Amino acid sequence: MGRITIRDVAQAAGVSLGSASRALNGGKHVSARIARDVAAAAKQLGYEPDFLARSLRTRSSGMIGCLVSDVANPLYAGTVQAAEARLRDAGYLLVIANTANEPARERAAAAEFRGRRLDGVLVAPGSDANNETWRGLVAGGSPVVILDRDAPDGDGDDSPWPAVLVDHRGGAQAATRYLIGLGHRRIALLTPGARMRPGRERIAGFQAAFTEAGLDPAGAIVSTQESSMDFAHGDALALLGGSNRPTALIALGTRILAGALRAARDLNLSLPNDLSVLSVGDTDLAAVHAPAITALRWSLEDVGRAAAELLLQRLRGDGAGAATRALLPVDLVLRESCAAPAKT
Amino acid sequence: MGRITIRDVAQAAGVSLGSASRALNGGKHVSARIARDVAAAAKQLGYEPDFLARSLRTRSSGMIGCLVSDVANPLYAGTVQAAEARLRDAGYLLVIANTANEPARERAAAAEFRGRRLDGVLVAPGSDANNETWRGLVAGGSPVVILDRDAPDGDGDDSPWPAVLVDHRGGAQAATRYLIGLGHRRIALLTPGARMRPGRERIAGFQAAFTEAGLDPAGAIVSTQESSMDFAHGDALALLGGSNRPTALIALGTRILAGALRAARDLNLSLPNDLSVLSVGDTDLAAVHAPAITALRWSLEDVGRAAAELLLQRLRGDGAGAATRALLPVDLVLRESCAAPAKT
DNA sequence: TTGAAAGCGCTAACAT
DNA sequence: ATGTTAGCGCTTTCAA
Repeated sequence: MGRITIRDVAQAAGVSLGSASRALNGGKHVSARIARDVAAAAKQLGYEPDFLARSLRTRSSGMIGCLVSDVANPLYAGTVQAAEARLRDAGYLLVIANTANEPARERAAAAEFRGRRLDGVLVAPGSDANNETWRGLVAGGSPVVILDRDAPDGDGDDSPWPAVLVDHRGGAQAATRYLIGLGHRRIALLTPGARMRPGRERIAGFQAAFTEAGLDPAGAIVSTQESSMDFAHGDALALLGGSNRPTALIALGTRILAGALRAARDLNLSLPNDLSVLSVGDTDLAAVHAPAITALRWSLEDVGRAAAELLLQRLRGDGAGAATRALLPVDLVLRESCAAPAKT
Repeated sequence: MGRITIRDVAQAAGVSLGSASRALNGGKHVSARIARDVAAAAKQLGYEPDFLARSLRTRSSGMIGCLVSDVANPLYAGTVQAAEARLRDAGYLLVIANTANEPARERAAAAEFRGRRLDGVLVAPGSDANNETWRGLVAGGSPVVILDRDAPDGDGDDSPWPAVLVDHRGGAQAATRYLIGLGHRRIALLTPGARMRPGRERIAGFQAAFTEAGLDPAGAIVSTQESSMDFAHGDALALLGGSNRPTALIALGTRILAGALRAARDLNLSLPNDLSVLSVGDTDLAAVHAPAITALRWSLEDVGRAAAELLLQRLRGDGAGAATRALLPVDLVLRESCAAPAKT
């Protein structure tokens, strides 16, 4: 028993192959009688179109690729999910490729995507500098939308590629202003390396807040690190254990925050009196910690949705006039973990 | 400028289409000269095979579907990631479909998968009872591996379908034993509904521990709920605010744990003296909380890896003799959040 | 409006 | 070992 093809349907309905195809696709040139007969036959036989064959013919696979470094990262997962939902509604399937930040995997995935004729790609390269991944993707000819990264050839704010960006700079600046307003003069920013846009932008916003307040930039301590919890813990211990320790900390809300909080606890620093802590990203950990951690929040879902929308726009071909990029806002959620520094 | 086909390569190498195909696929019946020439021509032209066309011919898409209710759930994400890694190594692409527990979406995804000729499926249906999703998947004829769910027609432990199961029952039983050993007689289990295997198994293990200890089963309080943090919070407040409140809590380590911890804090219950808390799932939150939360831990990655392995086995056709299901262990990680109940 | 036929790019069966 | 040919199931000209 083989699969039921459109041929079988045509035969059962007593019409030609072409007519069956047109009828099934709601084409304009079919008589009511044929449309009815074909639909009936299809239903009766339980016909299901073969997308592979269709794709081969139409040169469109109906699939979108998603190239991301770490799907399991809670700061990405929501984005992927939202994008998938929107794309599925539009009839596309989402193919994911986790790259673990390895350029070789990125290249391989890009080639794979091309070979599979994916119609479009959502991508967050592990490093902005990785031109090759980029070119590989673009070489496919299908539209590419960037997730919160700068394109290799984009000079900061003028890349020609559609992208959904999060205003990490504005967020970091607002957070830093807030802490400065509270009276802090030595603040540390704990963030993963500056290789990628989010980190870079945060550092820029962080430093800008010091500059605009006319403060000694030496008080703006940038500690870049990998996002491993243990490393963050050791690093935070060293930072907080020193004699001239910062009075406030801004930490990425994943494992880095976890490590920092552990370090504070190890050193018997009580929040917010001995130390103010602010989380970048509003995670469960930040919300439920005692005291609850003041956090920078942005919508992961909006990133995914906006990216899907941008891509669909291109796919439909009306991307010419429309906006090519979106900048999503970051809000400061005030909670209990920040206060004026203790007088010394 | 069109895409370079295998035809072009054959022509450039001065051989026939068939020879080029054989050479490219490392077939056994090609002379060294042809193999070399074809490889050279392919490289020189930058030939990339078209998977779509190949799939149409071979009736194998080289893609695996992953049907899951919520990719953004940290308790799933790691599994998906690990599965993707293993499958990619084997040359497959992972297609994800997020179903948000909606049966309609599950059905739609199953149909879509069939139409796209996916070679296999990894699935964690939103509800075990949903036969239809199940049949739809199986109807495709391609192998299906279940992720920590009971198949609709499986009677608990005897389903014929390959599956990767986590020993939630054993874990819950061990955790409950531990708390009972500490002296607790009133313990609450906070878990999402019993619609799905993990919840059901935990409840079974929880109650079994009471039974084997010869304790009054009335002390085993099962509170099933959705995993929304706010609901869990309200529920936990009611539970802990009552006169005859439990002295220990076992909570699923996602938002439910977060809600419970907030509730404990709201009620000024200090851990572990006033209340012992045990997390099901070893999340960042559990590890970094003060005091650190004793937790049940299992490897998400192992689930994904094992599932991928099981599927690949079937795909290779040697699934006949091999094990059809895996039961992964759950460990109890002792930390600081549990102690003997206060004397009253 | 409808049917016949071409062909998407590839692999595999069949000749040679 | 190599070339030739026939499709995979579909959409889309091109005639009629």
